Amino acid sequence: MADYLKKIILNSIQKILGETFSIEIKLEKPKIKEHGDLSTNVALAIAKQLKKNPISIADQIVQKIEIEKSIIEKIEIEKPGFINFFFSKNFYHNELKNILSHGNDYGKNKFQNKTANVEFISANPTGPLTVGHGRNAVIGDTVANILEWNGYKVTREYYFNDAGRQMKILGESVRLRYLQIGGEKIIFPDDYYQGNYIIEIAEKLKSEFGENLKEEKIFKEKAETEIFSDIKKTCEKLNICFDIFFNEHKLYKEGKTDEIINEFKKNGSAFEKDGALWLSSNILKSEKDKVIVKSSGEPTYRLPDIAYHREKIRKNYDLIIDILGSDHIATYPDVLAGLCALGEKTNHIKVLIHQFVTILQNGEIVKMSTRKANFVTLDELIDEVGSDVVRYFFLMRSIGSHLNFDLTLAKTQSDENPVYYLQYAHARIASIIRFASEQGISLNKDADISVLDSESEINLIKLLTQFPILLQNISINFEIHLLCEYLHNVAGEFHKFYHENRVVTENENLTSARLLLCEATKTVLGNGLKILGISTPEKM
RNA sequence: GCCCUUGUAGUUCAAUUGGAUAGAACUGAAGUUUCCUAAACUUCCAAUACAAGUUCAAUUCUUGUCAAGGGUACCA
Repeated sequence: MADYLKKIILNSIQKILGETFSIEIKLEKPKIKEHGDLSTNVALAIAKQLKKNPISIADQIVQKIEIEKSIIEKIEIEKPGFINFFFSKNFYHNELKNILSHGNDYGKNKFQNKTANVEFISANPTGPLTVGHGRNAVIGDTVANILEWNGYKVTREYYFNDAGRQMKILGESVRLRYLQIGGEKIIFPDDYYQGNYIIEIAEKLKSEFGENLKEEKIFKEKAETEIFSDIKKTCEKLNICFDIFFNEHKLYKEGKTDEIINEFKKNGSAFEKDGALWLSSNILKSEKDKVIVKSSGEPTYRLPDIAYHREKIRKNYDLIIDILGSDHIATYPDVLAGLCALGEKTNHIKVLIHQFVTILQNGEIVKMSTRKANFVTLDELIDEVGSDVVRYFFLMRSIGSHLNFDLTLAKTQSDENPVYYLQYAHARIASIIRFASEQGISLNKDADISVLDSESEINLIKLLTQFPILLQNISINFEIHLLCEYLHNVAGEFHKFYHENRVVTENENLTSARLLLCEATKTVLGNGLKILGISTPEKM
């Protein structure tokens, strides 16, 4: 529709200013409905170039426009020089039919045939997932869903490292607790993992192997498998499932990191100093050189990160997405620069940074640290308020906003959570359709919908038809909160329609038409909720 | 110190990335159910941190001040 209009507008402009005149025409959906369905500011832009009165330019453009009356009802010129287009009801009635014919696939873009990799959470298995990880998890999974709806084949990936210093301390923490249980007097260091889950793992070891375990390796391994299994369970509760768990260790084993070191040395990107290997500031966009291999021989995170991303690039995904917390904001440019220095293309790597979640409990900020075990686990939260609420809460805000999560509020006021507003609309529609069928009225897709004429009916249809474009936009800008906002508006518009119009009445034509509008609304709400990973209740 | 985010109703967040009258939710005040789900609807109160600048137009861009979070490691 927008493309069609653009062509016609440009045509008209060229009639006035000559065939060669060219300008980008932006069409926007105005905020208020008095300004029409689509609007353009070209007249303002041209007026600036030509230093003429924008209104008179707009006037000329409109006069030369040739348009089909069945699609555009009227065109208006407004104040500074906007040109506003009003679509016909007929156009929207056809759009409604379109929704109904696509059903559960409405909004899908099937023709892309591309692949994408979305990496998210990627927390090392040193403890249960925290509420902070929850935001990352839900964003990642939803981005993946959006891409799937836009025709991508998506791989969900979790990257972890079980060989670092943290993991060593984790193993030691378990071992000390194990010895403690066995009755030994142990001083448990402050900077070891304090959580109760460590003691539970130690107890499991004791009941499985008795009290005489010596082998250090087994403490760490047990901790890893236990914690990972918990992490997976937590993800399952949120309906999140990974295709690949990628262990950093694989990169060393297969020589991927050595390979990169050699290439860096060869092309002058890296140099040795003080017994360490440094990545030169020449290739980084920073002032300082950065260490990639410590003088101890161990690599810093930069090296395996570069190697890992190179592996992903080599799998030829059309799109590679990293979901990271804001603490990584300074590190990913180094990784990208490193990849460039290796001659890799990074245009298709998209890094989405989300701000942290601040947890408030009883009005106080809770500082979280896995080490100190003063975190609130994601698991607890899900058990408390449910998966739907957790997902919606993390998704409804733009990822760039620092969001405050008031636990006390979330727990006590869960009934007033906005997610129920959406689900209620869905359930309400289901109930209406149920009621109709009890009266012997079933959905008739061939019913005449031109009787849908009132403001609330047309407004609802208008909103529904925006769904596919919205999904397409989100697959490019990844502003997933816009989907939440949109669905909220759909629910609101539906409730308004419901209060102003009775669906099941004596009037058969009207009943059939309104039932179809209900069905279309249910379709859009249902599809949207599915993308958000939220359930679509038939009853509440 | 330097760098990156972010400052919007009492509170938590939006605003099609330069558009027209800044939208919601919660809270507070007042209403709506003999009728398909009142977890709903309808009113009302209320905000762009501060100060300059750029222009037809600034919450959005630039500069400064103030405040919050993160980074600034041979930690991840």
